[in-house]
Amino acid sequence: MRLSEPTFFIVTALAGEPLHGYAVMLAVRELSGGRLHLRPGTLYGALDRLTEEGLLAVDREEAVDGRLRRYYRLTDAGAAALEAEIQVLRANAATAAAKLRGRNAGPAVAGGW
Amino acid sequence: MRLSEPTFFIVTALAGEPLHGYAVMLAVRELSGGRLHLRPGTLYGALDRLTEEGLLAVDREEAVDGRLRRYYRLTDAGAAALEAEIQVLRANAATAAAKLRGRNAGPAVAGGW
DNA sequence: GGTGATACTACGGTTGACGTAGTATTCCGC
DNA sequence: GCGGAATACTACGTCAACCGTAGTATCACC
Repeated sequence: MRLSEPTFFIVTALAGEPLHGYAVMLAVRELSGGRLHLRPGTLYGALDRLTEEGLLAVDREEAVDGRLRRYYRLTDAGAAALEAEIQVLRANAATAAAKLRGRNAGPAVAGGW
Repeated sequence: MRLSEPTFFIVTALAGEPLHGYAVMLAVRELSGGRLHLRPGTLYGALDRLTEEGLLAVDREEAVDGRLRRYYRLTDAGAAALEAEIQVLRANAATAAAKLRGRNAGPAVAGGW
């Protein structure tokens, strides 16, 4: 299973401890160095999808002054998927870096010396 | 600029030397360890898009027995985008790996000593 | 009492990847 | 010499996922 960047960071944010949606949004922003700012549409859509796929599970629901807080946690399947994704990311980075080094060295037959 | 995995491998394949579309398809399959198999729709759509965005450029066109071969090459902008993407990939993998290690160690207050 | 933060729901738009089909030529086997 | 696979590209339709905005509701702050 492949994880897009938004979902990747959502899963990563929940690797530490259960969080509710809004906290996930803030965590993703921080983890990505401010690069990613998930809007509600992306965030809750992804949370629903990931829950349905079994990577996340609803930990508990708290009602604070009529305001609902739904906490999500990472499942074992989610942790496995994240681990696999990390491996793919590393492999892809290594593959591309090797190719790019070849380019910088010149496209072969570069005039010899 | 973010590169999806298909476009990432297309750009990587062209980091070595100019290739025509069909050769890119074969190269992507090899570079990804057989994981990715680009269909024409994805491949040529991405090539057009990347050319329009300036990451690729048409190197030359050869007509071999009425069969067209359009060679693409990586531009400097494309090489820069690939380099940036590699950095993001590495950073993301490192961030997630750190979080995941925390989980495996237990969610804090795991019994003290 | 208006603004901003918290926290979620709901809906519409756009893009990019996916898939298939189609065209045309060459090579190979039978 | 005909069918099928490989080469190489074009064309079109579909679908999922991300994006964005708007809306609801409460609390804190000025």
